[in-house]
Amino acid sequence: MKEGPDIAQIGALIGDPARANMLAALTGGRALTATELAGVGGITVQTASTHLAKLEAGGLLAQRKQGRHRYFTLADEAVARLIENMMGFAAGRGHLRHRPGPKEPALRKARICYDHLAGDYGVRMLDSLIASGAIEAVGEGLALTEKGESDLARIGIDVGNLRSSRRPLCRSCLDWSERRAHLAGSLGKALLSSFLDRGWARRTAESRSILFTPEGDRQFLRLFPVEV
Amino acid sequence: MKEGPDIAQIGALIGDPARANMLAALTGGRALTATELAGVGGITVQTASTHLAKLEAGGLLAQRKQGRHRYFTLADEAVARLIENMMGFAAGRGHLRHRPGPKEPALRKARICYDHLAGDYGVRMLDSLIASGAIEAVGEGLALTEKGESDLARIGIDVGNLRSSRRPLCRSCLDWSERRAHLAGSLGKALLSSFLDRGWARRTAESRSILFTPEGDRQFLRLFPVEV
DNA sequence: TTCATAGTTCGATCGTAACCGAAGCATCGC
DNA sequence: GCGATGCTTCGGTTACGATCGAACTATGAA
Repeated sequence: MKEGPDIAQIGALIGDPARANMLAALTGGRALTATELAGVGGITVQTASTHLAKLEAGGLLAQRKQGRHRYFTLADEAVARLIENMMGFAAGRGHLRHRPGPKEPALRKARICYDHLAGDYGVRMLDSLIASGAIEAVGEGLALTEKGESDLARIGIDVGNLRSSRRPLCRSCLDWSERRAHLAGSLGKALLSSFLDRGWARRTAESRSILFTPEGDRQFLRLFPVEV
Repeated sequence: MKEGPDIAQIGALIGDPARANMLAALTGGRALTATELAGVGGITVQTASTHLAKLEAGGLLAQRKQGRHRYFTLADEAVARLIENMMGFAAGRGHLRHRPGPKEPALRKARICYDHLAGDYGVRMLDSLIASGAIEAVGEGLALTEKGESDLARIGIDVGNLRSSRRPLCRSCLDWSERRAHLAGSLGKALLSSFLDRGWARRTAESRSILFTPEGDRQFLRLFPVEV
């Protein structure tokens, strides 16, 4: 069979544990240097360098030189979606590197998924937005309602502005820890940014987890209540 | 990094060309025997057997014994979605096994994607359903309208019946040849089934392509007109 | 029973790719 | 200029896994 696109190539790229770890780390959205990526991959820099070259040649990564550093990021959002997709799939099959348990509680509570909020808090936020009628779930997709637009304006998010980008406003992204959807898309990004800007939460140094301050926690839970 | 699901495992499973070919062939929805799969993979049966065992252990494949044959299928729809996802992604990056051109015209015109119609005709059908107001595209998702439900009843598709299944009614699936969405989900399956039942089209023996009869072609194009 | 077909298991070969040490560039700070 | 840091390239080793021939098991047909 010589029909269709070549899945094996990208499968093989993702199929190496070191490379998979690097890609997963980059799903954190932050650009990382070759040395840092070597760390997360558990390999030496030389080896990491060849891996990174392969990933770049395969179109999964982009790099930006800055001084004597080389910052690597995922090539675009499609790559991030693919990785998260595969994570969701793998989690569903029980392909976990460690037994499930409450292993990385912080990561399960709130983490960054490329550029938006994931984990328990991410799922909660979307649930709450749907319950309040701000977002409508239609089939697999999500749509912002009129009410949602004005609700968001009240907390300082200008939806009209976001619409101008080519990127979809609302997108649903399957959460691998919660096995339910959370909010991605430019709106998901804007919401997370606003939390960070307000000082409600901050990103941690080397991990994908997001730490809420006590005050931020209160505000977040107030803003996105759950049904009882 | 020891966090999160193990993406590398399934990446590696898909990353071997022989296995990728087998999986792609099984995306055709039809159960295939080990010998047939050896053929599409371009390997001997012994080798195929070990590959199939690995894929099954990895949860990607299911097998059913029937007499002295062993029929392999994708484990479930999630696997099919993952494969099609990756195909769409790979096509977008130009990871084609052959140069794009009009290589497999029949396959690009109409083919089966697990259990629904894909290719030019698949995309056209969804476009037409949206244009006529039978289906609404909301964000990334698709929703059947009241009008759609009665339109479909008129051509003999009982939507109420489909709803009873746990599977989503409408799902959008990215078409790797057209780079646009076509209709998946139980409705997509029902529509394709009805075309086949009516004798408008038939599946081909060893390929994923779907051949429309001249009469079926006429009927299909009449039923799903395109905007001019 | 015997033969034929479908598939798996075993054993051995072979290629490829991951890996690291060492050397080579490039950029920064001094 | 110098040395230090970040990264890549080169060379050689090693290990894993894809592959196939041959032997083995299972189902069916005669």
